[in-house]
Amino acid sequence: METETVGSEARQPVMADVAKLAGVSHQTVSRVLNDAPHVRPDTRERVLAAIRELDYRPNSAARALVTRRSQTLGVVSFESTLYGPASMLDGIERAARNAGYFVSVASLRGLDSRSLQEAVDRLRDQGVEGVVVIAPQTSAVSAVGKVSSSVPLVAVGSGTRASIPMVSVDNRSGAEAATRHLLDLGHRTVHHLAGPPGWLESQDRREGWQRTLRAAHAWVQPVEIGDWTARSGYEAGQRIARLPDVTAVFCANDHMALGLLRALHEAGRSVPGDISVVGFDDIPEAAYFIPPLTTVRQDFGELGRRALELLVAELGGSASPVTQVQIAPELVLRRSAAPARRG
Amino acid sequence: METETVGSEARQPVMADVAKLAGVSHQTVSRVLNDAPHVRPDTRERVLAAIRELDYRPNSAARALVTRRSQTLGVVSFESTLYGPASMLDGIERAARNAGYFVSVASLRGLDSRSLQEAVDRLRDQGVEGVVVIAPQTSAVSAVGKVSSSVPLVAVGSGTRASIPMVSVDNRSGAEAATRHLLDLGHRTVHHLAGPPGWLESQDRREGWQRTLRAAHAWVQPVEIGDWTARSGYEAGQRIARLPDVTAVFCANDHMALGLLRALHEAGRSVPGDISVVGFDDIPEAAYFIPPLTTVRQDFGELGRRALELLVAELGGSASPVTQVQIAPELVLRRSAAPARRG
DNA sequence: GTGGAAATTGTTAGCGCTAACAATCTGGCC
DNA sequence: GGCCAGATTGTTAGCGCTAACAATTTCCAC
Repeated sequence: METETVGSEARQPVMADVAKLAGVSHQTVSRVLNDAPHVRPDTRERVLAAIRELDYRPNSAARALVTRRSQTLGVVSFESTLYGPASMLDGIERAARNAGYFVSVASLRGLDSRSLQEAVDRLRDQGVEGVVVIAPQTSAVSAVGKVSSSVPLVAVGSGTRASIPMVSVDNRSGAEAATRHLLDLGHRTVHHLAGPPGWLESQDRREGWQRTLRAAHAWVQPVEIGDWTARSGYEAGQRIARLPDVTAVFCANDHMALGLLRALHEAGRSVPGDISVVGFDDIPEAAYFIPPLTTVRQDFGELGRRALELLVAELGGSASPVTQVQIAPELVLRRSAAPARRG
Repeated sequence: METETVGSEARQPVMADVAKLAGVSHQTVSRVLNDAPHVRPDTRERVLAAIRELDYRPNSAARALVTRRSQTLGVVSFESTLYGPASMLDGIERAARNAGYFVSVASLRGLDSRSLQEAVDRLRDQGVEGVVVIAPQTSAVSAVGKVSSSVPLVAVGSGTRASIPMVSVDNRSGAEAATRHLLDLGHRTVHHLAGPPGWLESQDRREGWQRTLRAAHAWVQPVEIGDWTARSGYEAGQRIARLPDVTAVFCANDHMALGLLRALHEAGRSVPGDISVVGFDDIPEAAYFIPPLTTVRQDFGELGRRALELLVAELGGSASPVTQVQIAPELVLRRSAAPARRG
């Protein structure tokens, strides 16, 4: 046991300790650790045994100092308590580990570009080799473009049209699928409960909805606007319930749809009997709303994974200057959307 | 601008570059950076100017190497896409930043103690100074006790009775409040939809429920068991709906309550008319369930914050060997629980 | 057996920073 | 003016590791 811990208190063993115990030079220890060639099997064994005996662990700071690589990636996130961002973070972390990286997080204080710069700087100060920004707001995205990037940046979950590599769900086609589904069910037109202005998701989903209505020569109703929360969905729902001829609503996310469902319920409008509702996201609870919510599924974990792959590829040098990855979402049919009643 | 970047490509400036530009020694630069005393104001100004001009940023690896402090804390999380864990992580990150630390995350692969050890080791390898474990499972907690801890560990969100410092919600008293509320409303007894075995939360909430019933001399019904998901709540709800004399159910979390509500709805049992329901957690959506859910609120962000404070205190040397912090949850009254009908 | 290439190991020099100590400068006092 | 304490600055030595090169050994073909 206490081979080395002689007089005073035990100090963390360093490479030299391992070398001495194994009877080799510290460089040989380093070779074993880094799987360098030209180490005789029995030497390797001896070194490994010494490592085990001392419970030696390499000092990452020393290694980072000399290799100039921290093996760490940064993630900037905002509203990371929401299901989407949390899932992306999770996906990123798993992918990073598989790629041999650690991940460090920095949450945004606010949505201005100063906060973003601050968060990115924090991560840079820590020595991260690259950064993934989970920031779906247009403001954030434009800020990302401005950020001083001595390290590669990748954005995830936002819409398109950024100046940096980005992985996102194809919000437009998702919204189109939702809207078309409702039209196909015989609804004359579809109302829209949009997300807050300034978010790419809001814009893209709204555009997809609008485009589909236009293509079908359906009437484009004025949109209601929420802020992604169930509360705002509820309030919008109260307004919508007062409109006489609404038969179908496409909500920009599931949380707002939840609030909407309750407002309609309270107003005595049955779903899907009187009004069909479709959401967006497919959060795990959506299948247990009353009624179960037809919605557009996006795989947040996959998004995170893909973003990380993109970043790692960029670090590896195989960098196309700007890469946009779009992931197609999928319409999930449940019971909240049904054929329109025969007028 | 390019004071130094002569021939080839620009290299990250180091302390010596700043020193040369400011006409001082690198040590003086270091003093300015670390707010050491005995630096003449004008010297400081000159150094600061040089730093700005070169956009110099200290190399954290070099600093960590010599100070033996990485300024980084680790967080181990499991199921970090759930609202609770995600909120705790968020709270931890914010508190860490305020305390001057970076945070690095490692998610658990599985729930066995090997995974936990693996995650903690990963963080240690990265040089973290301390670790917060978000792991509410008993298995994880017992594993935490076994983990080789060359760095301080703190657990958060779990129940009590661990061998390491821990911050948690007082699940028992929360469950007691919920159960007593239902009894006070005139229900003869309260059924319980418990969380999965092996989680401290499950056990503690169940105990709180049981104890309250006993104290009130109410009949203790056999529990239903779920796995925290809405799906399991739905399934349990179908079973409960078939029991003739159920008038009140206390669910171990809100997601299961959501599933339960739907099952009851489909079975034609009105809530709270026929059956009162109380949840646990107060997720943001709970207020928009049908009907709005009476539940026990726990402040996850606060939990994370407190855990981090505990860890930082320990790092600062003010360590009581084992510290248990309990945070009292709060009963939030909404419409899903109502007075029992007069028999 | 012997030369030489390949395999194996060791030695030396930093990476960029802070701690410890040495050197110099400043001001106030007699 | 000279002297000393304190303020201010500089010099030196690593932190623990890897890269580059040097030294030594091994293994074969001849």
